[in-house]
Amino acid sequence: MTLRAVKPQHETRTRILDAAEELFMQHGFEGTSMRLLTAKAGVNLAAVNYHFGSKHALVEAVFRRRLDPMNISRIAELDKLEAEQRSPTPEAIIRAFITPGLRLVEDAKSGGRNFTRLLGRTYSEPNKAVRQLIGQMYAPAMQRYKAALERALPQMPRDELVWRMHFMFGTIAYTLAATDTVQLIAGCKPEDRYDAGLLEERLTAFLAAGLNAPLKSSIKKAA
Amino acid sequence: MTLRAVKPQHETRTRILDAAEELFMQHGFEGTSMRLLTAKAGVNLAAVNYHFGSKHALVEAVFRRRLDPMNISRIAELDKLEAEQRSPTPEAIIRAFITPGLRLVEDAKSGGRNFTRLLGRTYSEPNKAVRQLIGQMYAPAMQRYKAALERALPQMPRDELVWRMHFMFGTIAYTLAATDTVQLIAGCKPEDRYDAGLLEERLTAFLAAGLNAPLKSSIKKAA
DNA sequence: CTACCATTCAAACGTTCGTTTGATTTCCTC
DNA sequence: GAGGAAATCAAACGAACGTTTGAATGGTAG
Repeated sequence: MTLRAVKPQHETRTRILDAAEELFMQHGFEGTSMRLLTAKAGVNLAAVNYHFGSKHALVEAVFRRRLDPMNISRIAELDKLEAEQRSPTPEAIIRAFITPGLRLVEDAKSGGRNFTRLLGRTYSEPNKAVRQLIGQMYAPAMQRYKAALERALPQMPRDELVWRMHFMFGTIAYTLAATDTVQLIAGCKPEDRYDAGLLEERLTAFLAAGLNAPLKSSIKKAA
Repeated sequence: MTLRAVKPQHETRTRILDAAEELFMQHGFEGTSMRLLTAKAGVNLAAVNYHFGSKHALVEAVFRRRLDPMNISRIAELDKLEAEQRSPTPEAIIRAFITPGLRLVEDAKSGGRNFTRLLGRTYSEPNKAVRQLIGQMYAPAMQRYKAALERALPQMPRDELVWRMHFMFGTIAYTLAATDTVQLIAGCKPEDRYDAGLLEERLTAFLAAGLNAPLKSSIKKAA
């Protein structure tokens, strides 16, 4: 075998995935046509169906490429944390959950930033099949973190914890997804200072305080 | 003029708006066709273009019908609060913001529940025109609440407050929108106990704690 | 060189989309 | 009851959609 320029084994696949990530983020799934997508990727119109089978299968592949490693990281972070100390604090658990997500934001050159915004938007995706798909990918990490938080907050009623985790995921999802609202409130351009480290501190502080909020008597009564 | 059965002045308009509210929530804007929509509303295919002009104008009308009164209520609640006491607490301000939103959730018979879920999903709507539309409708209330929170939390750096408000809106939006995630975490069916009063307590406690979270030194330094 | 498999390509497939048309019906006014 | 605007209707419009096809192209192994 002679030396030759290194051609990635599936360059066309990668180009399609990258273009899909960006266009899905900008225009949504239904709003992105195969013609626009393949044109942006610089591949033939038929390439998507050849390499992925269908548009829906492409959507799945876009998520799987980023989400599977991220959720594996989340579980690994929690494993590490629980190996280091018997009773990690809620704040440490939150940080373990957030870090792999924000790592994508920092990873700008690989287009991870596009994906985090796409992901945040997909938590409230209208298409039920897409939502179920995401749910399946998240389920294992979700259960692990729920169990960890139950151990860290033994005094909290289960109902209340479920809701507070719900609030927590909402905050994270929205933070990753929305840029417009911050501009709306502040007139600032959040892109200028999208420092993942600083954002992690801000998010962790906010969420840890929320998770540890004092229980109101009316909530205790209902629990 | 003789007595006759009371026929609403714009029954067709209302039927279209109600059907659109539900179908947009279920399938998104692009995923809802005019044929499906008009069939559900029991009106002719051409009725939407006759009464509203276009599909996009219908989307705008769907939001305006609920959003304008809600944001007026939000400003009114804040006016009332500030009239009652010179320095309302952050918690009271949050409650004033949340209440008009949750009132829609309770207002089940008028389809408000559909709308809250639609609204939550639209915060991260891919279509830029829709997002700008929502932003314009929200802007006045947003500015009022930002000013109120700045007065209530004078010691907080502006940057930090902007982000915490951002987190807050994310939590609210996601709470109204998502039902799947709670099921995913808990295996519970949140619909069974969607008590707006209880939810208001839970949300307020969580958000007030988050807004009042202690400032980390790293954040102070960056501010 | 030849045969072969994977990939790319231009073209067309049938379907569905949002919108428009022009006739018809409904309902109120005079 | 006649006139006329408002509303509804069936039908069709051109455009864009996701997907399929069958031929052309590329590189690799025998």
